[in-house]
Amino acid sequence: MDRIQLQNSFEAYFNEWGYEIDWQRLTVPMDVHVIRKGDYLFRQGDAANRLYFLHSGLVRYVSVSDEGKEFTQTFAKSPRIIGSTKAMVTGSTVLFGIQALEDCMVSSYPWQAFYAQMRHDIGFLECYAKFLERIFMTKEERENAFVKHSAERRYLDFCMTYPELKNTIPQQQIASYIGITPVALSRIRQKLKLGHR
Amino acid sequence: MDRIQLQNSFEAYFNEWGYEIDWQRLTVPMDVHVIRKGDYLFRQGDAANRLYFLHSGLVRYVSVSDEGKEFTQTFAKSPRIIGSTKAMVTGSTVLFGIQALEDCMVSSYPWQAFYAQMRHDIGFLECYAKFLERIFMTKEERENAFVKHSAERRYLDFCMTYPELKNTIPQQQIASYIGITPVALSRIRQKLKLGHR
DNA sequence: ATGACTTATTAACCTAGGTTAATTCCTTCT
DNA sequence: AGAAGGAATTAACCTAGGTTAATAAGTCAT
Repeated sequence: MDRIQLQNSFEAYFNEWGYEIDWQRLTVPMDVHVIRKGDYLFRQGDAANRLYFLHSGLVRYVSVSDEGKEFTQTFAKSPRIIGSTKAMVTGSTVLFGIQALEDCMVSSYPWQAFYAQMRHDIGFLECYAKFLERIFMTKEERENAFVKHSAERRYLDFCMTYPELKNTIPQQQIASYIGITPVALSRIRQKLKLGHR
Repeated sequence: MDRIQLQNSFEAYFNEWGYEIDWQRLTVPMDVHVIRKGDYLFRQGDAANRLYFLHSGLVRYVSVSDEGKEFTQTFAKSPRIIGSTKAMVTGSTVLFGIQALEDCMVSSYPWQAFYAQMRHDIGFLECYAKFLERIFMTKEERENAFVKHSAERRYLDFCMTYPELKNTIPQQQIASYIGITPVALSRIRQKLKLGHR
């Protein structure tokens, strides 16, 4: 894929949401990133105030606690906008890294400049709001899950939500997504297996 | 406060964010709600697809689990937009109730009609996006806290974030906000008290 | 195939927080 | 002031999940 194609597929993604967007406004130069499986698009603590678009591949958002434990916040599959809303909006450094779980093709724009141009376009703003609504609802569900559901239930929910990931990514990553240790996940799987006899 | 004043203070809240908003577009009729301490603006399961504005008072968002346990998602102090983004956006019923912790004055608009008129105004869309960014970041922080921090740490964080609530609301509500039982919170407070000798 | 490394399982033990219930403390109402 | 209902504390016990460590099972490079 060359740069023009990337640009087009980025624009097409937005346009699919059914709003008219005037892409002529956009003159900010696009960057292209190719990331190999296992590598990072950016790491926790970086100043990643860019808007990233994942053209192909699969990533996870991973943040490390003070005690050095990994925690997976999100799995994101192409095509999708990725990045840190907080870092973009506040200019702070980013609180998680983005790691490729498959080889990935990503393009990006510096958010400040991108937004400065696109904020004058109604269609774009509506899309952006839709995007924010969506990621907000996802977080809200997750908050709910952590407080109301057991680890077993969260695992079952994960299997429903990401059936294709269940067998393709390492279990430690699933465990870190549902907020438990790999050991605990193994126990839960064992228990479920026995239950199904 | 009469209806005109409520309308004005709602508009002023948005305008404070520094965007120009054309309120002439808005012809949807506003409702006014007076809620006594302890009463609910709406309850879990209602079709609360309205945009609410809290003019005065303090509320909490409370959702009840399948096992009948209460869980406080958010404390919100006036002046502020309140309501369920999910119910507004998707038309689904609402997954939490809003309870007044003090006597409250609230106004509201039906979201569909409100948005249909205001979506043509760039200033409004920018404000709406800012609002969504903000509530998203709040949820993200909370997700982080639940996975990475102990209940004790979450309690201390609560005390930092809401110093004024710490002594004015019942401890059970604090406990339900940080995701533990009142008994566990009491234990933690006891432990902290001893530590400070 | 062999060794080297990573991932998953299992077991033994530990701890934070849940559960139940009794006790004390506060409000509020009359 | 006294009664009554809720709020907080404390204690005893229980359980989900963490921790450590040993074993087994994959994965990969040579």
